[in-house]
Amino acid sequence: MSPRTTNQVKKIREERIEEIMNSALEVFAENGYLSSSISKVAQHAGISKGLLYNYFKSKDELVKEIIVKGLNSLIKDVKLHENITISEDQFVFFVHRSFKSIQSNLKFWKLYYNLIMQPPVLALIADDIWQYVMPFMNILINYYTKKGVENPEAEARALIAMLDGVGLDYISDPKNFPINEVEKIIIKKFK
Amino acid sequence: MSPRTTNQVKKIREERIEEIMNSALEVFAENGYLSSSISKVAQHAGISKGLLYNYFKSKDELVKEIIVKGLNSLIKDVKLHENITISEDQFVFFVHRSFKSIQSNLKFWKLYYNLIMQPPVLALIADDIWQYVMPFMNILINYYTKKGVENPEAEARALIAMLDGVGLDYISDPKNFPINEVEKIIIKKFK
DNA sequence: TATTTTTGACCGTCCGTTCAGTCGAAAAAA
DNA sequence: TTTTTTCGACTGAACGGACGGTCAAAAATA
Repeated sequence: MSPRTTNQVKKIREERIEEIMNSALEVFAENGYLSSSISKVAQHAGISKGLLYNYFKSKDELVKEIIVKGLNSLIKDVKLHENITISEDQFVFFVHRSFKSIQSNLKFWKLYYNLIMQPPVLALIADDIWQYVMPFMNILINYYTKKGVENPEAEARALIAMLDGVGLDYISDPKNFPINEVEKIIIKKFK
Repeated sequence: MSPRTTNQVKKIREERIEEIMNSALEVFAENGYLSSSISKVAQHAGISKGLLYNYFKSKDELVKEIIVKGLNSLIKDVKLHENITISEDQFVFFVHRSFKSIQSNLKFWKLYYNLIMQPPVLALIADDIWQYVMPFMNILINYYTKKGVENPEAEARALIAMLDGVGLDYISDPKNFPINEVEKIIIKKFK
């Protein structure tokens, strides 16, 4: 038998993994992924570099797990995963939740935009992101088709670009960006 | 006296600087600034690393000059530098020119977005960017004020976010992004 | 020849990753 | 109860490689 029960070991591992991922998100978001060293992450988590590699097999895998976790939690938040057609109320709710997510997960989004703008790093997560964006696109195209707009696909791409732009500008200067007013304007223009 | 006339020297220097900046833009845009080595840039320009340092005193200075040059040429393109109040036609022209710029200076914009998403690098160029964006903001706020919209500042920020988002999405996938259709939609919604 | 351009080996630094070994908590043996 | 054993969490020095930047010397040019 093992000195520690498997349950004890499991608990320790889960807690450490959580700690490391939180620290990594903080460090990566603040300094950018490429400019953050593993030493800094380990230091922030209060552990040694070696231990970090006991839980994550590389820096790339670590950041990938952070992104996947964040995207999954976003999907839960906006609650669009089951429907394919949505009402105008649901559309407004979706946009609203997206705005809320940007505000309450600021660090995650800083990291997200940092990663997608770095070609070699983007390759790590591009597939995950597309798998996540595609269903949204389809729901939006469906929504605009039913509304009878001239070019539903372009309208959907425009909205997603709009949300991307808001994210970009908000994370660059959260204090001064009038995010609530901008939300109203967008809902008025795009619903 | 010098073995070359001062004019010859000047011409050579200007040509080399041009070559280096073009090569650097290409390499930086493709791989991202931090992931691009000076050796790669020199190789692409067909010169040695040492010679590059004869013309630019550091990697940071090189990228900074590329950005300043690009921003200046954009200002010329959209022709908004002299007016403070603009007509609806001028507004449409401004948006149109912005879209054209994204398409014809794809590499520049890839580099631009790559840089602003990297905190330590952004610090190099943040001031230049703000000096450039501020006049635009004021012109837009002025435009929307005259139009009598509810919240001119938020409207202006929304439009700029919209343009940022289009830039972001377009550079990520230029082949498939329906940029002309999106332009029409934006002009309709924001003019 | 006189001068400038150009080269590329070299330097110091940093960083991701590894690994031989330590330590402590709990199970097993006494 | 006390001692011994076991196993996995944990450490940090060390490694290999890459990169920004330098400089002495070579090549090129008027």
